[in-house]
Amino acid sequence: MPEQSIGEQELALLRYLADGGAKTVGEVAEGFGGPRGLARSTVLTVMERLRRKAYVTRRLVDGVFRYTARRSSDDVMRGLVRRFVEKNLDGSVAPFVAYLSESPELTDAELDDLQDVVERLRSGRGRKGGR
Amino acid sequence: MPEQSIGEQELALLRYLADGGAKTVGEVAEGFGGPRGLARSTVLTVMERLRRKAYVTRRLVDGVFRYTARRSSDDVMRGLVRRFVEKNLDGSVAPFVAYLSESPELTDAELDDLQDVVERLRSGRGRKGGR
DNA sequence: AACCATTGACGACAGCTGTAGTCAAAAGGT
DNA sequence: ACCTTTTGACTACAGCTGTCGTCAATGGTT
Repeated sequence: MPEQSIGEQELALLRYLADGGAKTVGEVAEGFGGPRGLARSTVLTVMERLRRKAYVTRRLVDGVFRYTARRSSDDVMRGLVRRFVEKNLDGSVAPFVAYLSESPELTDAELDDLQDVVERLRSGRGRKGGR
Repeated sequence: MPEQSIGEQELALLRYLADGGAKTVGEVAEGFGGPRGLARSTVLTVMERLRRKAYVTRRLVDGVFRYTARRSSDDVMRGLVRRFVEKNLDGSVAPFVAYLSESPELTDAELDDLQDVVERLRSGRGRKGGR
């Protein structure tokens, strides 16, 4: 039940599922695998691996299995970031901040959200330079 | 010369090198491998892989090879974050922001830095709510 | 009934990463 | 000179991921 690891393609597929709801292999193969040039068996294999890792479940509906992500896309993403920060950044967000400051590829919305978060976190602590 | 992939342990070792300067296998095996219970050969293997991936170089000094990181730790970290954001977050920082908002494990300094970045990026764009 | 498409379950294989053992050459100590 | 330690270069192997091919069963079609 601990946080299973997950590969990039697996993650992409999981998100596809999380964002789209219960899908059959055929549907995923077409909607996800197709654009990426993946064989149907590849899609199925990945889906089964996700299932073994408990990221998705499947239910037999009308004779076919429908796969569903067990967690929301947001949940998965957050866990992924947490894992990344802990495992690769030693728990420090500094590298992320450094990255942010050098890549101005931010959406207005993202910037707004970020600022909100900062302000929220700021509550209850003193601002360094005052102001 | 594109961004080579890098594993977690490799990354840890690379950072050890980047932060410590030219080291021999023996030194790394002792200072890095020792605490982690890694065999000397393991350390050497990882160092050589890092070298093949051009993350480090080595120079023969007094009969022994000394390994040096080619980029600073900060550089490596930034590249790592960039890769992560692009490959796993689809280029969106939103998941990261979500992560921040739920884990208050931030240092005062990190929060300060983050706020600075936000303010800097904010220059040249309008603040959503005004204020 | 005969056939074709879809579905499921496996088995496979390559490349990357983590980890180590081994062995021969070089370096050092006595 | 001889023995011990260190160093380098390989080889190896397991687990994870990405990708498929194949085969047998199921379900529809004509």
